[in-house]
Amino acid sequence: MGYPFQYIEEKWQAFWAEKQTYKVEQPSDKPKFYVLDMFPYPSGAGLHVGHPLGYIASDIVARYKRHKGFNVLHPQGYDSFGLPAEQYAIQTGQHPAITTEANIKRYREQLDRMGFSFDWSREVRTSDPSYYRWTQCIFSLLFDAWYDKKEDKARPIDALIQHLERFGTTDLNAACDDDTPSCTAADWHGMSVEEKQIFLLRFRLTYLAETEVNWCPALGTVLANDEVVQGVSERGGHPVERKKMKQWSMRISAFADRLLKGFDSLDWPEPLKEMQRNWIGKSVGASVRFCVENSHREIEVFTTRPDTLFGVTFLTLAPEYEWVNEITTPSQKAEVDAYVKQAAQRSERERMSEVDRISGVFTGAFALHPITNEKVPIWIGDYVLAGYGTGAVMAVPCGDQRDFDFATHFDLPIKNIFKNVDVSEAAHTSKENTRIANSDFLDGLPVAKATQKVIEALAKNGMGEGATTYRLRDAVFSRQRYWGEPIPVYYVNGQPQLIPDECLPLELPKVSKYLPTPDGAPPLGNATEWAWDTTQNKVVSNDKMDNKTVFPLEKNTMPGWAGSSWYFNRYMDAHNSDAFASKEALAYWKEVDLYLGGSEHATGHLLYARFWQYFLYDFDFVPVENFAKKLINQGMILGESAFVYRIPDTQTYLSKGLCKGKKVIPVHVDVSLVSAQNELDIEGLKKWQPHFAEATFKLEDEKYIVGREVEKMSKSKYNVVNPDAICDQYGADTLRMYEMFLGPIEQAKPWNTAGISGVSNFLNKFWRLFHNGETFVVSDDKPTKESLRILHKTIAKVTQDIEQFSLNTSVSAFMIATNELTNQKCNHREILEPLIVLLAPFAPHICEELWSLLGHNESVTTASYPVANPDYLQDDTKAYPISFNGKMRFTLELSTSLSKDEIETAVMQEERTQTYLDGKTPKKVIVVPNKIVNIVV
RNA sequence: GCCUUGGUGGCGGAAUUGGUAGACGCGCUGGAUUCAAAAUCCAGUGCUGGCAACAGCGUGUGGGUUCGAUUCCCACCCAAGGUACCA
Repeated sequence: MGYPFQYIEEKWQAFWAEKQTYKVEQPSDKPKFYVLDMFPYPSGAGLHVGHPLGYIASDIVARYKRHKGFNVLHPQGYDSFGLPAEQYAIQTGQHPAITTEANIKRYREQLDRMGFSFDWSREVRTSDPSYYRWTQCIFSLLFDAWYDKKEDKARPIDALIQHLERFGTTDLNAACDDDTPSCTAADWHGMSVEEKQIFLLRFRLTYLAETEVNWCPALGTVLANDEVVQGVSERGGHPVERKKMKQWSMRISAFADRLLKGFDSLDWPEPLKEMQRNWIGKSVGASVRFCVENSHREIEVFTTRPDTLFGVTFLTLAPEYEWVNEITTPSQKAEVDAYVKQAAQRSERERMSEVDRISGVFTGAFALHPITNEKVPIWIGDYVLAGYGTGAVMAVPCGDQRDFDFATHFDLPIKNIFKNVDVSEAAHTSKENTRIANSDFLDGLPVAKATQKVIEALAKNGMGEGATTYRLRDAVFSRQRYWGEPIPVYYVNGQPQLIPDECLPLELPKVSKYLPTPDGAPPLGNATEWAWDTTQNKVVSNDKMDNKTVFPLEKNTMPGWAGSSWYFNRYMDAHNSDAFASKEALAYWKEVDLYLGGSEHATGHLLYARFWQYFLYDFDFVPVENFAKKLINQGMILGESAFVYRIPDTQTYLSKGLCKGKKVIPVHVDVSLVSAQNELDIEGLKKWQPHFAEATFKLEDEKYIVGREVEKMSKSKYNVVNPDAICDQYGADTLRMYEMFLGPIEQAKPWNTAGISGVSNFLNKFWRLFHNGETFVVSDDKPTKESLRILHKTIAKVTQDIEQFSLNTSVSAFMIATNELTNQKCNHREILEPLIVLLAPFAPHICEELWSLLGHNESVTTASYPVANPDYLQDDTKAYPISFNGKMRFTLELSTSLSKDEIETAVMQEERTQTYLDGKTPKKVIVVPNKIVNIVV
């Protein structure tokens, strides 16, 4: 008989809810600890066993920290704006808010069954107007801000205006789009209001600009760079094309360097930092200008290897390069036009799949080398990207493999500028142990030194300077969708104006359809009430629109990452209606101490959230620069899909063992129809999907054996395991511990329900420690020394494991302890009481029950964590130094029950000792079994 | 191609960072209990040979350092994730 987990779990979940056991208040005289999970998008499919993995781990830490005397903030909420609810709305006409509400309800039920210690009084939902009001407010703050590179921080736009009024752009170093505009103070004063607005828009941290965006026709929206994976949309895998559109953007590029440097103080996983570094893509080098012969034009290139400047034998421009036409000679014109046209037609995808193909065309024009003044031909090639650097490169075939390949293909000269290096077969790209040759004043210099000298020389003749470029682009912030935060902006004469703060939230309007309008406007274009009345400061009907006081509102909405870029601050003071969180709450909780979530958010959410936090910090809205001190990426739990094998064009399915050498089509079947021994329930299958009813199954040993494959858990692969089913069968405590037991938290691992019986057995055994048959019995007698040793060993191990986040091994430690105590027939209160507290973070329900059976009236949550007594931890062995012939020194680890003399005698008398001590042989020795363990030099 | 992480029994995974490899769990084998089954308990279980004591081999492969290597160094192979004509 197992312990009555069902009764116990229901009882204590109700108790916690009623007593608000996990509600947290601030301030408090306890030290604070903030442990947070990345909040989920509540999808219609509900939770599968993979979702709670991180929640269980963070819950264990939260409960552990409470026992340790911390005031623990452990909240949960929902990232509830998102595509699926909108697509469901398009199909059914049901408002996404209704779908979302229903999904949240289901999520909550599932989460509650697992006994999490969330403080639900602080729940947030990004789609709730009382929440997105502040998302809109932060948008407005970003709009009214610019980035001062001199002070390296974001500042109010008023400060910029003041500067412009007094000095114009003189002495201004601000983040801006490509070419920083310049004006004098007089110019500024001469501008009309509208001109000033247009001018300022180029500095704002959120700005409206004609940008080349990733347009996904299938989804009918633009996507941020991180939402495009290998040329197709991350969601749905639809093709994505480049398109120019007027869009809101966030000037994240202004923060590139700080995002890069900020890692130093962050305890985040190295691979994740690396991903963000790659994404930001900082390259240090120089920008160099080449004059075009017989033209006033200059071609500016960016290079990371200015030291190879004397190896330049041609320039290459991207096909989209701005004034290709202008410099092309008449004789080359036809060829260039054809090439440019053809390159434009090649999709992003084609270009990527044909990376090996070399193509290009000569423009007929020549540029002049900025130092030698030699003529170098100007080519066009599609290996040069318009979007990176300047869209032009100086080609150094001897030092860059792509330049080398291009030169070889078109028979262009290759000049070797490396000392003692052969470049006849391939380019020499290494910087180490490389000396420059054939390069005038650089001859004989190593790379670093040559780089420095060239930059100096270029600066002197005005043809270049040191430069840094980033791969990180500004983040497009407009989405042509309904189910997102409205952008709090209206337009006067085409110029964006902010909705006043006190009028927020700007709530989503009702629409008749969730699709774009026939003329291509976003779904909000369907709203009949979507105009802003500046006299009443409220949303009014579109037909009131005139050109004086009522203006059109922005129809785009914000992207998914807007609401998730600051939510961790909202939990600190979730119901504040005067600010996104009070100064006091922010000052108390500061930042997340432990953040758990998947690594798939590395270049999206986590980068944007860091950016917004830096911004809020610059404006003194938050007290810390980094929002999460420590971050852990939990690995995905994978499903084990099951397959049956169909012979093509038949309804015959072969058992796995019969498939060898035959052509078969694997078909997913529901994993719940398959036994642990991979045997298929054929009758069940026929009921599951009718088309299997007439199928024939070829068996082996009278069984149909399915094939197995580990894949991501997904409804369409029929490999989803529902945590509710596990809770029904084994209980939540077992599920919690089993998920931890499965392996290291960071690692991806397949789910296998079969193994859960081990954990289930353990909890039953643990229960039986307190029970004699059906009755609860504990002894108040003094426990044996051995029992105490077991207890304290376990306390030390489990504590250390939680601190190091090695939760799988701590589950093992509990199992070992329980087995040992069972063998000892130990049922002593002095042992079992601390053990309950130790186990409570992992299996809270059973521990609450046992704790109350022991006579405690308070929740076990209030108990303080046991501390290991070192007296019980001492090892049986001790180290003694021993010398031999005055030359060699050994350390003997041996039983403390032997005296030093006894040991020395034992060593000397041991027959093998001479061999060990003659200097050449192993020092590890067992003189007396289990006593003398080791000899080390 | 580059970057990152990893490779240990039939399986999931341990190993105090250089000291008896395989903890703990699953599975498997045998036994107890049972009319029988489930559940539970006990014993065994890296591989090869042997009735056995025991011997040999074993942490992706090949070298190296060391008295001693899963652990450190070099080269390679494989897998997963990220990323890409990024100049």
